[in-house]
Amino acid sequence: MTNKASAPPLGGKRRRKIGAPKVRLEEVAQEAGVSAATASRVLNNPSLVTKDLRDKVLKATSKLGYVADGAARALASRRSRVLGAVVPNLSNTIFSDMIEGFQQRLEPQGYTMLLATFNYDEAAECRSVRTMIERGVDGLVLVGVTHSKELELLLKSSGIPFVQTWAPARASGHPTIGYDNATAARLLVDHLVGLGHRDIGVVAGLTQHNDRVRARIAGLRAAMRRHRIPLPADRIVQTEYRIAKVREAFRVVQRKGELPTALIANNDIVALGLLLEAQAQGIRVPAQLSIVGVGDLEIVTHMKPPLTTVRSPKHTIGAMAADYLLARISGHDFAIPEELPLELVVRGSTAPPRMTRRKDTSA
Amino acid sequence: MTNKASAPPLGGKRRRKIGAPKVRLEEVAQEAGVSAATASRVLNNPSLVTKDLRDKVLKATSKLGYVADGAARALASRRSRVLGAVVPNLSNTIFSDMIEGFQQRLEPQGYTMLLATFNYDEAAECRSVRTMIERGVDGLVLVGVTHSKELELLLKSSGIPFVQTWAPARASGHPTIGYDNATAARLLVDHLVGLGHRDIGVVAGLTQHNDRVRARIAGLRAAMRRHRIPLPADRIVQTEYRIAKVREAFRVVQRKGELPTALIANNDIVALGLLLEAQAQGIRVPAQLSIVGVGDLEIVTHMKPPLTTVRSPKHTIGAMAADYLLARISGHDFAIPEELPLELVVRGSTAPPRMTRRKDTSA
DNA sequence: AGCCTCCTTGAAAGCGCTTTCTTTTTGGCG
DNA sequence: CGCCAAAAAGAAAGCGCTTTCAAGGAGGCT
Repeated sequence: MTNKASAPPLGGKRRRKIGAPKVRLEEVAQEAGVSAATASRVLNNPSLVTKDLRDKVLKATSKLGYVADGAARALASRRSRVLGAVVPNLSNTIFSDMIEGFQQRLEPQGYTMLLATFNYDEAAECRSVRTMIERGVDGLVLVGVTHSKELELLLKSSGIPFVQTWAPARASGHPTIGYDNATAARLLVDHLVGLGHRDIGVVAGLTQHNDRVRARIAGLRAAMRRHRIPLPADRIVQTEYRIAKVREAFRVVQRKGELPTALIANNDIVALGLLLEAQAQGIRVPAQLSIVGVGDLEIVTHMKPPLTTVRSPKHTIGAMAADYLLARISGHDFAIPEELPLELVVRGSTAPPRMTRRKDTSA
Repeated sequence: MTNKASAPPLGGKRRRKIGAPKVRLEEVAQEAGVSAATASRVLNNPSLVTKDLRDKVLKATSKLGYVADGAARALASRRSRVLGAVVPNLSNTIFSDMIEGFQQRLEPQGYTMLLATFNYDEAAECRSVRTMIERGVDGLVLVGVTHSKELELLLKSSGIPFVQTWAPARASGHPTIGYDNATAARLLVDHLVGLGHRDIGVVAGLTQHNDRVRARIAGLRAAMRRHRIPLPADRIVQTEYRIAKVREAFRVVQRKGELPTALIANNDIVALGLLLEAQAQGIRVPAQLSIVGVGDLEIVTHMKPPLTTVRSPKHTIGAMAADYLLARISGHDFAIPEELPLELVVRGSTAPPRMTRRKDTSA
């Protein structure tokens, strides 16, 4: 038994569905004995209409089962009540969390979300934004602060309100909501160095088209410099955010010489992969190797050992982006915090290094 | 430094952005020396226009940087080129994977996706669908085959094409794309029974508002019955899909008496939680306890032991839903397979039970 | 009492596009 | 060379709503 998509072709002639008589506002107005203008006002700005007529109109709408036509509305009012979100992907839970936060703020305001993913492909990102602009979104949330020239241009010429995310406000001339990756780096490095680590390795994400990774590496560099601890280039390895790839990256680190006493992962997915590979190899964490990440994903709490990490406000970033956009659209003020708070969560994956095996060169 | 959302209020008067002169099709037509009708045809149905004029119009559009107005388009043509997706959440990667699959098919066709999550709240689901219908989506993808009366009515009276997911086609009178949870259950039970297990426990999800969980439990029951193995009610425990909750559920199972020799988890998130709790308690998997799940999430391959699971076509479900909807909208045929294929992936978390500790009562 | 202002309501003009419906052009063929 | 059908282009009528704009009515104030 296979189900066919026969059904009336919508593309061809006029679309006219069975049992969908489509009530227009005009008819509602007639039913209520008022003009279309009044009916419209009841729906959009009730305070302009006396309670008397308001009730009549409301009664008529529900009686007739009126459903507004978004397109007509958008055309006449110049606002679509749709906000767009363009993110790299949804598999990385930091983005799906953020999107959930975003959407949850929109819903109560009667806004809906147009969503697109672009897999770190600049051209795809740009196409998505363009399509969204065509669809008439009232605002847009983007990830990161560096974009292709074309995208910049698109944004500027459309004049659409937009907000960037995952970077501190100062990172861009445009409104930006997020935390400072340098802060995250500092928290981690301070913790590790405080524990006595001097030989620290970094397993980063792919820096291409990802300014967050770049910022985090830069932050790491700065933090290490402050402690006068070297971070040679061969102590930094890049990887995709997939466990299998991360495990390979771990082996790459090993091939480069003796393992450092601590590994800083770009995020918790990476940290998880490192931990898993270490365990597979029988390397004891944290006794032989400390591992830290960023993000505080649900699962890392439950690993053995649980991961030390920096908790990041994934959900809040989305929610605040929504609040900002909504405020902006309605002409209200909204103060974007310079940076969102980050918190170091110390758990079992970090411990002082075994101070035995290596000359203690550094500073 | 705090960034303010000053900017011209869009809500108040006419929205007129600086540097956004907004080119209309009329102007493009003028530039190209043709009528607006012809320009429109070039954009929507190029074959109706001679190459000559077509080129002129195309040149004019790019010269003027024309961007179509989706609202006007939708109003005049009665199609929005937007498809809606309403899913429980995005934290469960089965849904984010599905959504990625969905969106990836849409993009090349010039369609965009309106997305809403409802957290297993029927009322919220219904509201989301209503809003999407107002926004004029051309089609809708839903999760599951049971909906509130109100939602059914909405769907019917709007006459919008829609497709349900995560159930086999036969599960509903409406088009449905997915696999059969009974099949998944059978694969798992057969495997476990084949290994020699007779005392099998189930850790399911919350059955409320989730027909997938109900179907899976029913499937489990049927499969066990076929093997003449009892599945008493106290061998079934429900849990939320959060690791901490799952671990609690594990303890609930323990409190109910001796642990079964195998535990069937509703999905891999649950299986993961069970594995983690077992390990925390020093219960050896699979020696003392076999654990299986459904979904084949990336991480479960990398656990120690790696999880035996049933691989489900998460991405395909989304992609096929998109294909179906797109076909339906353009009046083409699309054959929905009765059910999508499932594959048992046997890994290290299952083994024969230790046949020592219990009287072998059953059958 | 008279004038002016503010509050309600209705009439009607679009919003920017697609799509008939017509008109014009092209081309095939007797 | 002329006639007719078919193809290509244009004119214009909306799509369903919001929002001026104008009109009417109710008070408030001098």
